[in-house]
Amino acid sequence: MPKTEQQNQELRDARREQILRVATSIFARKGMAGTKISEIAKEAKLSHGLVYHYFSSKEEIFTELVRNAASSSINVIHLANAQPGKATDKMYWMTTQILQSLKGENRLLYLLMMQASTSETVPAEVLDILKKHSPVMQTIPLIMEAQAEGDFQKADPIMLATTYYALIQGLAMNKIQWEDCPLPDADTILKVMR
Amino acid sequence: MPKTEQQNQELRDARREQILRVATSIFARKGMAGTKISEIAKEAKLSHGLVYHYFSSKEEIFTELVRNAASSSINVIHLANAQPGKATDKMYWMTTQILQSLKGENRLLYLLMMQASTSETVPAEVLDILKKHSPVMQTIPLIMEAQAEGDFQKADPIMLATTYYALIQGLAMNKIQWEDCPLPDADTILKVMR
DNA sequence: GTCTATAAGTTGATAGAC
DNA sequence: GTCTATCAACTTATAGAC
Repeated sequence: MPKTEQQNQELRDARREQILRVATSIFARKGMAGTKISEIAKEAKLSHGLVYHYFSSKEEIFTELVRNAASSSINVIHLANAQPGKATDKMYWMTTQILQSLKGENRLLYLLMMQASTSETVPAEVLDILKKHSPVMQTIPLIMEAQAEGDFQKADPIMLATTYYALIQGLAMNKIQWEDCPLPDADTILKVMR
Repeated sequence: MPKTEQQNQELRDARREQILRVATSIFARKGMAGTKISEIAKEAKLSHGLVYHYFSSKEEIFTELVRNAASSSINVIHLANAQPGKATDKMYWMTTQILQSLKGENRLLYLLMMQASTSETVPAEVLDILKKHSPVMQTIPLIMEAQAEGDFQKADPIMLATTYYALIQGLAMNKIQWEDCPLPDADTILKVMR
């Protein structure tokens, strides 16, 4: 019997997800230039021709992944702002969430965003996404609030934010190279701002 | 008049230096896979054929650069150990030195080592260099000393070392993307261990 | 020592059969 | 929807002229 339209749609969605999932892992480890379409296809267990049936180019896959990564990164900040308590408590909550995600597959997302902004071969659209949704800029109000409440040191909030995310990205990088490397707790990370 | 043997040697050395210098910059920004020999040649203002006259392969250039980077990274640790004062003072001195180097061209070296260990296309020799001369491992004795003297928190020294270098690498990465990004001072960095 | 031309191999992307 | 075959462009590396 022929497949229904809905079944086809589900199959299409599943394939797309499958491709995106393995692509995340490979892009994060090898970067945009180092990743071959054939490798994505091989790991997703389908022909490379089929990859082009779902995505029109390697760049399109990469762009979609960065878009998702930036989106979920920003989401954590919004959730943090919605938490009860002082600004420092919100930062603590956010840091805990990020540390948790570094232990799972989500750590790849931080590397993706990193490689997107360091590589000069990425399409302009990607850089635009990152600029508009920069975690650094989104976190600055929270940091300034914590400074006003006397919990963070009175230093340039931009400097504090970049330092904070430098540490996060560095830790994500470590986790890629050395899966079981020990991670600091949230308090240790927040010390750089106190 | 014909060039003397010594003049030729000097020319050869200068060319090698020239190639290595521009290669550092490009490798750091684009990684091993994203860097083309032709681009190195173009930026060094010579034909790509000539690059192969001085180096037998792209990997050889990369390997030599990583070797130099690891060497100078280890050198700072040795110099720090030779400084007078308590372990925490030595760590402060080292951090100041590293921050200073992040402001200059040397920041590229940290990125090189990072990309060397994340990319899976690098030759085994490179990974071996990094394992043997790992800054993390070399710094652990100093951290333990500072712990014994009560200046650093009593946490897993491996965790503290990885966190410290995660922050350094993250900052180096920031500097590449955003040349004038503000850097924390040595005290702020050392707070993660106090 | 330096360059241009070229060989050999790889990769992104497409076309067409099933 | 999926695969295999194939094209076109590019990249590493070499050979040979000057």
